[in-house]
Amino acid sequence: MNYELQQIQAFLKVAELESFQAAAQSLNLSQPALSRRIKKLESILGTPLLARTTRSVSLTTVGRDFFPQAKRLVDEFDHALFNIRALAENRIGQITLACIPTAAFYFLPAVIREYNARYPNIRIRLLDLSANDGLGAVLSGEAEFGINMLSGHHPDIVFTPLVVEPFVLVCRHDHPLAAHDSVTWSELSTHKLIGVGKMSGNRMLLDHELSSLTQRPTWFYEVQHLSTSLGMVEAGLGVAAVPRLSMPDQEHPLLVQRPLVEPLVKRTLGMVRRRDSALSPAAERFVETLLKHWDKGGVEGSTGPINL
DNA sequence: TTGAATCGGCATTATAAGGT
DNA sequence: ACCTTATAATGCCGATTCAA
Repeated sequence: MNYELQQIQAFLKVAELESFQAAAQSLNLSQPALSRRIKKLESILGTPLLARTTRSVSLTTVGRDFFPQAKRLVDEFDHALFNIRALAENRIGQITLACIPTAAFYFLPAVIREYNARYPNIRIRLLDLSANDGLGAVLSGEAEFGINMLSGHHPDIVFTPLVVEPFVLVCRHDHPLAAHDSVTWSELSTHKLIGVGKMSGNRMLLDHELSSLTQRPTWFYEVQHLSTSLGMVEAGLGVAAVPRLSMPDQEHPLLVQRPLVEPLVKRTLGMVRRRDSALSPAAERFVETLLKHWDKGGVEGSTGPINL
């Protein structure tokens, strides 16, 4: 414990009670000991803070000036200690995670709900970013960890797989392809395909996986978000290839999904975090909750929608 | 292990204020 | 002027800490 802080606390107490005797009692200290603390503080500051006679104590001009500052100092110190304790006990805090929109929408809400029930005072900042931006946010430290797709491997990133999911075809139920049980990628080349931008993680994955096909699909419309492409499909503008998790529900009034094969393209979603930095206690708890959900919900995301 | 520095407590002193 | 009382300051000593 810092001696000077004790001295300042002693000064405040004497100033408040205008008595060494009473202040000493209040501080569980003998009066001579308190006398010495004040004297020490005054010698450090080089000026008397308290004007005392044997019968009364009052503040000197300097003491009156110093009092509010000292009070604020001690209050802030107490407050800081309180906060640090609360942080350590997971009573307060904030975590920031960066995840791709699909994850943010489809499987994080359940995890967040459970986490929030257990740690109601920990705020969650959810950055729903593209795969690239999300990875950048984790690398820069803006986010403590993230949920992203596996794309190459960055030396500073640790990837923990959570779910593998296939890309599926989405079309309107009145579209010719809706009559097929499954659709090959080559078949798509004759249809108007709605795809996401060239820099999107999904698009890069698809371009890579499909590069060996002789009849590659060509993207007729290009959008930024999967949800936009779904909307365009709904409007009858074309068909889209999307990760299965981004499909709203099994029973959509207008949209149907069909397996996309030859080849079967899958993406792996998982947790990303920096290799070199430890997570905060609050984030650790969140990751625990997340992984627990995945043990329960199943890594079988490739075979069906995930129940949470 | 030891010696210096520092803190706190007990006993005591010094002194201001009030009463006679 | 002298006594009493209340209270801060000081002397002294033991305990603890820290560095050599």
